[in-house]
Amino acid sequence: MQEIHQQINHWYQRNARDLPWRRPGVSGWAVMVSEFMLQQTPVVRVLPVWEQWMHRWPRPQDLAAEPLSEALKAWGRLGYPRRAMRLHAAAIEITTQYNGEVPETEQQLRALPGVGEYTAAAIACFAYGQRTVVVDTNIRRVHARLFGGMALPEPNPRASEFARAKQVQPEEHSSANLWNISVMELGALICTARSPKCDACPVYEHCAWIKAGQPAPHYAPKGQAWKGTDRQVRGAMMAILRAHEEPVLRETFLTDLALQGHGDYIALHKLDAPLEQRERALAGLLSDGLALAEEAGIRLPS
DNA sequence: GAGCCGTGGGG
DNA sequence: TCCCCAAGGCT
Repeated sequence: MQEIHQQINHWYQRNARDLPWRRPGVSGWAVMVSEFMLQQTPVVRVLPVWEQWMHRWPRPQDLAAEPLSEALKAWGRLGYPRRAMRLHAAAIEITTQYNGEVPETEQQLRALPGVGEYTAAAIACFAYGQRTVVVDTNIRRVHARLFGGMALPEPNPRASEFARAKQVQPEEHSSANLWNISVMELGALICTARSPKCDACPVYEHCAWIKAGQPAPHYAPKGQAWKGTDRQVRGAMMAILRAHEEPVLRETFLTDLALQGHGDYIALHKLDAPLEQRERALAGLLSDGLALAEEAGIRLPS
């Protein structure tokens, strides 16, 4: 196991990407912002938004002083705008409860909105050098192959994966700390979900999946419906709202939505009917989707 | 615990 | 073209 530790950690030191949130001296806030943006969004799309975000709001209190609408608009097209809402709310908590300093313990981090098991462990490790057990989708996949002999991990994380992740960590503190980011990077660059670059893998000789003859995945991906769903229309709604500095008039909103090809949806759900006449399902859609804008002060006139 | 929450690029 | 996938979190 020590040989695997050394090979992967050494590989990282020679092949890691030069990402701005990894540079020496970056703040806990800088790391935290990157972790929020990287939740289900690829690095290349996060990079420019992160740069602008950190330039505009270099400290939690800078973001906390702004209305939510500014955070949502600055979030742009990263997707899952709820993350921007949670980051804004977290910035307020950090400002009021922690005097503007991103907390360092996993327990404190875990209590912040938008911070789950992974993000708490990642911030504590990457920003504060703590020895934590980081388990993300990359690490899960590397472990599943290297130690489990499987093509892919289970669709949903299991408790046994956290136990194994802790088990396979190096003993020594700094090595364990480096191990987290090294395995993650290996999964992102070499041990990828599709077409892994096994010929460039530093631990090819140790890989249980290779030894097993690279068996195929034992399950088929589910896939999420998109076309024709409320979710698709909600995305269109947010795009319209982001594009306006001021609250959007109902007529403008409906016209823009129709121009984006959702005229049938407007008719089907009576979006152009008075608020009181809307069906309960529509009210649910609006409260779910437009809550983002409502709370931000960019709203439809009632 | 399964399903939902946006968006765009690569295979 | 279509569909999988991306440093998850929340209910």
